[in-house]
Amino acid sequence: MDIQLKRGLLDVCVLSAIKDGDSYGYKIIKDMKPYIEMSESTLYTILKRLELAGMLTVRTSLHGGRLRKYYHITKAGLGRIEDFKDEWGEVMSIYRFVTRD
Amino acid sequence: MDIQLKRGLLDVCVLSAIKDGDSYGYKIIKDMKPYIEMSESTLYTILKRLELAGMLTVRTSLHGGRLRKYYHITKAGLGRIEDFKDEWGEVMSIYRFVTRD
DNA sequence: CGTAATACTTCGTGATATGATGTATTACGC
DNA sequence: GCGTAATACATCATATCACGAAGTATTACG
Repeated sequence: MDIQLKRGLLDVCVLSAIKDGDSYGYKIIKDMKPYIEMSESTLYTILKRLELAGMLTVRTSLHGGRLRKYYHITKAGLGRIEDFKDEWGEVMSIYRFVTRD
Repeated sequence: MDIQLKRGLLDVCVLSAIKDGDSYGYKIIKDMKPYIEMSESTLYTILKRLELAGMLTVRTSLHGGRLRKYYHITKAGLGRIEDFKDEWGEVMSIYRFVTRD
């Protein structure tokens, strides 16, 4: 899909992917694949950004000899999803403007 | 509204603002204001980009001593709006993923 | 033992929205 | 007639961001 359209969705998608339970990078990509695709470099950039913004916390743990970073959503992260919901009316109004006859 | 969310909408908004008749910069901003706001520098950047992409053509005319550039949508521009429509199903699917309970 | 899958990192690049600033003319209130 | 707002367009520097490329390591599997 259009890259510019993705920009507004990626952050909340990632937050949404961890909202029902902690997850890690590789799994997040797989879980989101049916809805939206993103490269690893993109995901890890976003995770870092969301962490800096206080929307998630990180916990590193060893899993079968491999390092794994588990991401946990914060109140601010959940709030970000709510803000997104609240803004959707505006988006739909724009959609109707663009696709009017 | 969120700046990243805007990014995917601005181009098609501008195209949509001229699809029912040629218009010019200042008027486009006013027409779009109820739906989405943008600065002049943003609009003129977008108009230039859309012209380069062949989605609109420009005609300069003098109007009351002031220069005006009228923008006219092309077939490619109309096609861009159609593509946007076609992509919307995907966007809604992402929206449902993000806002699921 | 080689190849794929898992897992995370870093870097450079290109796209792009925006504020600041500038230039000019017209319209309007006082 | 004079100042201020509105009209109209242009340019530049800046910050944000998605992505491909390339790298490092380990596990799983045929």
